[in-house]
Amino acid sequence: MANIQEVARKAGVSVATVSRVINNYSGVTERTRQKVEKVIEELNYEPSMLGRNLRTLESKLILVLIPSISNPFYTEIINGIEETAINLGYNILLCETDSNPEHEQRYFGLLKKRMADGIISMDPAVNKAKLAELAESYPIVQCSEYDEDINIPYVTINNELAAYQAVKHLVKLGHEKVALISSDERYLYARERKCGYERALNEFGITANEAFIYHTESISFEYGQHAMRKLLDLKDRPTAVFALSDILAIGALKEINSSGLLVPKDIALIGFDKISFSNMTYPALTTVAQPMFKMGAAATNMLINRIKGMRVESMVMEHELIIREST
Amino acid sequence: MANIQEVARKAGVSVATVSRVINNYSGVTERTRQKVEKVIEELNYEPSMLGRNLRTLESKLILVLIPSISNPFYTEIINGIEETAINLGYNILLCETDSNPEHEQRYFGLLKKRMADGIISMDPAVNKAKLAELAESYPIVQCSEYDEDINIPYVTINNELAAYQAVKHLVKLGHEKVALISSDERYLYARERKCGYERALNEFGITANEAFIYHTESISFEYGQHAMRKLLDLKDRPTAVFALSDILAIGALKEINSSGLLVPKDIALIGFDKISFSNMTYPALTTVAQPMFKMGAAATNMLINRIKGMRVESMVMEHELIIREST
DNA sequence: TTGAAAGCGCTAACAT
DNA sequence: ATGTTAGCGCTTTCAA
Repeated sequence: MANIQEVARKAGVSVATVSRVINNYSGVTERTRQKVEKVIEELNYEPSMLGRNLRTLESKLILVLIPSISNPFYTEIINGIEETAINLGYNILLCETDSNPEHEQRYFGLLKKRMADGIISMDPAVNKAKLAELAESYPIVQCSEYDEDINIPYVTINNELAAYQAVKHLVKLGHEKVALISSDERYLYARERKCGYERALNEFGITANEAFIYHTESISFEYGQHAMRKLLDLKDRPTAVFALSDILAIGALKEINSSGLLVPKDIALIGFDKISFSNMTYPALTTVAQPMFKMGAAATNMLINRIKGMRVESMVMEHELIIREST
Repeated sequence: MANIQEVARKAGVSVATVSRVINNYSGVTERTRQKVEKVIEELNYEPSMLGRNLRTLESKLILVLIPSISNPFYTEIINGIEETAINLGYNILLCETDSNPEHEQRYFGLLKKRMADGIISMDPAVNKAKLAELAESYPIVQCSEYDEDINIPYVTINNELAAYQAVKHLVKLGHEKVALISSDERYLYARERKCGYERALNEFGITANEAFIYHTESISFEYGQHAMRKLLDLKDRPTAVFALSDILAIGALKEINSSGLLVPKDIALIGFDKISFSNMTYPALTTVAQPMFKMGAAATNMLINRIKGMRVESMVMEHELIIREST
């Protein structure tokens, strides 16, 4: 494993010149450059990031905090983050918090130990206070899930409007008995989407029926099934359901099918997120698409700008209602 | 951001002693240790991985090569890798190759540039020749997908036996017309599973019908749909289908449902992998479970042992047929 | 038990 | 246009 010294010696130049060549700096004659490049080739020299990183005091690594890697909601965002990061010379460290404060703490430690240059947080359960404190010393941006109260830039969509449009779509289809399968209202997106749901109903003079609003304890599939079971057990059951996420909607769908009812004939169903599986169900889910890839890309650009010391502005991106077979 | 020098000065000791304390070395008096720890606390000192990594010539990072992060097949393996890596003081860099040689090349470069200490390859489309060459200089292990011809340790399951058992299950249920939805036979697992399929049929005196074997071009959902369409269009159509992966099976399931047929009444269906979504379909898929988490953990232990210079042995782990609603 | 000092591989300020 | 040199923050050898 050759190092910069050996290259310099063998090429008959100084290490500074070799450094200039490998970093493509100007001010090296073509002749010298070629001489150095030839030796680099011969020795199979690869510059060590370890030396460079210590010298420049950066790791070229970005932490991406997500609750769980198995949640397909994050995959497209991660793709957006990754592509952008790579283009800008960074790599990403995917950090699963499992909504566990200890794991979170461990990843924060990685930042303090200079193992990473910044954080993109997508974890709705993150400790906002700790994140805010950390943000005073380190570059951090929030993506998708965010908290307005803490002073950390974010990229998100208008959840209230998206939910409003989804429910309006159901109402326009003739549904008056529209249920909501919501998750924990500790999360901002849940509160916002519920507002949109209520606004749509109010606008059409429909009184929101409390029995039609179900809060799940967790966002996993089984809880969608369970919620739907409860809604189907009502003497006066809903004719349409808006689920806060595709995963919950897919759980609901399975429960509806198991009851021998048909979607959308007996019950219309809308999800949220447009995860890839929302297209694989029978019938395919109507859902709300977030511009995942772009959101990830934007968050990454923001973070890297912060790393470089620039100020950045939060942004709200456009969503889209995707009407498919389930409504 | 305090460094080790400041801590040493403020504590009135040498940097060597501070280093001993932060690394929990013996041979430091309790009095000295406490003095140093007090100063570390006061200065909020966090040792820099950058300095340590250069000094020890390691990055404490492991590359995990997967074709795509959106394939749920990998999530549990990754969890196993991650947990084990963290326990041993490593972090993982998830690398999506998209089966693109350029991306692959880029990740190999990360290893050469000392940005990572080793590779766990799970990419069936990886360039085996390049991987083998790299393995001569760097620690590498293969997980799940492997190539016996190159001298790189691997952890896998007995794919032939698993497929044999799955198909045998179908035959015992009375099915004689069992179709196979296979993927590209360039991949070892596809060839092995096909062997198992044929062995099971042969054992029961059933002649494999060439028309019942369909090779998809890609492993995504839509190709499962398409394959099933072709199988349904046969004048003499199969009564059972063994798909090489759950994703293909889920595509097949959607196509069967769309045709107004019922699973398992009209057609029985088996997948492979036990991805989380295989339980969310209606009906839930019968499938073959690989011990994903354990495989990831084992691969990681093997890799880290290699990094430490030890020799390691390949291993074959146990699978399990999970009988659910679709058969 | 503790300290002094070298050095990991690189970049960049400064000198020529 | 090129070279000399200091030093990023740490670990580790050797000496005391």
